[in-house]
Amino acid sequence: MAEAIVRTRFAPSPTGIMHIGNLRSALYEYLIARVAGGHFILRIEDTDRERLVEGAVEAIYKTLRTCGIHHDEGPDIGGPSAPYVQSERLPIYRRYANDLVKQGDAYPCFCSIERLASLHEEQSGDDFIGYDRHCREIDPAEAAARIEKGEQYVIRQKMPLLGETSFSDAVYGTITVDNKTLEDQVLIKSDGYPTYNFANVVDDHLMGITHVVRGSEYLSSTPKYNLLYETFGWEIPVYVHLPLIVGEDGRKLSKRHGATSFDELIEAGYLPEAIINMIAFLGWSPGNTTRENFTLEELESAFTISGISKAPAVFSYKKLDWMNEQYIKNMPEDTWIAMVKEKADTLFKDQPYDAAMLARVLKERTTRLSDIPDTIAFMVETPTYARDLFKLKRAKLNAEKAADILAALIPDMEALQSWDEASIHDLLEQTIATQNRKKGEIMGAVRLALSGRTVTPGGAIELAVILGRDVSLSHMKNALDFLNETDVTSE
RNA sequence: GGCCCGAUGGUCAAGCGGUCAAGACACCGCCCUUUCACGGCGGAAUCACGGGUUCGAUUCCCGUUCGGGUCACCA
Repeated sequence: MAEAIVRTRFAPSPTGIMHIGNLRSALYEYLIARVAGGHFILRIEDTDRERLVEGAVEAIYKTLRTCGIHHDEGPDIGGPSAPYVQSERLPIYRRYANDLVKQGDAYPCFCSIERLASLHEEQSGDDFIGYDRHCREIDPAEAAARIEKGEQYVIRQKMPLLGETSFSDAVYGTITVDNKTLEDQVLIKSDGYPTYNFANVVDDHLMGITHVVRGSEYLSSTPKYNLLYETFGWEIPVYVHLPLIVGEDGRKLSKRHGATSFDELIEAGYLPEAIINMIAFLGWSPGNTTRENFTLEELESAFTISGISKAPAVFSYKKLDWMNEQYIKNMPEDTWIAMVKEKADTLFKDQPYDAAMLARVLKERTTRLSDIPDTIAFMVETPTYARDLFKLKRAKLNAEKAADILAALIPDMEALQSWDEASIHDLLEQTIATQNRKKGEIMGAVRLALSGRTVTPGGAIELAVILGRDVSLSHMKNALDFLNETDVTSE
């Protein structure tokens, strides 16, 4: 028999933000399908009506789209297993639940929330075995009558009391548990909606999901799902449980660790490509190479289930920084210039500037997009100076020399035919030769005059080009005035 | 607490009975250099512990410890 085509699904609940862990699940699910030439399905699990968040589904679409994780079937594009929204599939779950009740593998439970709550209190920690199966042996006829009368009820799965259940996971291997540790979990809630525990199994089967990929927090409830597959007589999928993503302190990644959602990461100035690359390597490695920079497209052929590790992975923002820098450095010129302009335009306003040169100097020095405004803020300010600013030890520059250099240089620069990199470069090199100066002296004096800063993105020539002739000359004159006005002899 | 899972430098990790235990991030030096970066070179740093199995264990088995997950009419 030929291998069935691989089908995976991303099944988020629309409860708000796209957490990094969710995104990684989506990514792995997508990759496992793509690598095998299979299909990736998007399914919305909105069975918890109290946690629904307005606009959450749109946010999910948007995130997947900007990451390049495209689904083959889903609520927005349809497909052979439609509908792909669980709230639109209620009759289906009901039918299967009823089947289970009929075969004696599930039963209606009339216990009140209050009773269940007191149950939990009594079983103070020690040997809590969950629901006490109070309604398990109610006579079916009686149960039917009570339902008929309109009594509230849920449907619970009847777990085997003896024996053990084991299943095989592609990452964690064979896992076996005693059936007596399994609770008679709720399949259908009293509001008629299915629980995740039931809906995921029914849908995964009906939608032909071959690889169930999800976080390892589902590992301990998987035996119960497995039992469901068995009682239905359905083929058991390949389980692929993913190690957790944790914060620096080893605990489940949460708010206090920093940005934890895709949106927050974007907001913080990271590129979608870098984020994807980063999370791809959180809990997975290619094994046969030491390469770490993979685009989504490359991952689509390189990804392997066997490369997934079992141990939880700490999310490192430092590594993300580095990853982001890599993507910025490798970005096509035009794309990068556009991104820089987006940040710079609002800052420069009417002041002209050379965006191409600005982008060039920023390319090797930008970690996060959001850092750009701060690093270039000085470019739209009129520099203020201090004599000490012009003291450069290595270049043997001091305020006095700087004054001489600027005084000699300004007329030449004013006379410059064309204000471009090559011309300015040539002029400065000439000056170095003519005045018999060190390169660092000339370059330093100019750079300091132009910026008023000891640290600048780009050197003298780049700054001059970015700022343009008028602003550059104006700053240099200001600097010269300052140097002349302050007391030289006191030095 | 019961059950389940995990454990290689600070972090991500390769390894899958015999290695001087890869690589990357971060860190520390040095070099390059018109500043800062970038880049290059080098450095420090790891098999949690105790028993087995074996000629030989990071690797296989069992404990211990530590960490995590899970015990809902949430997913």
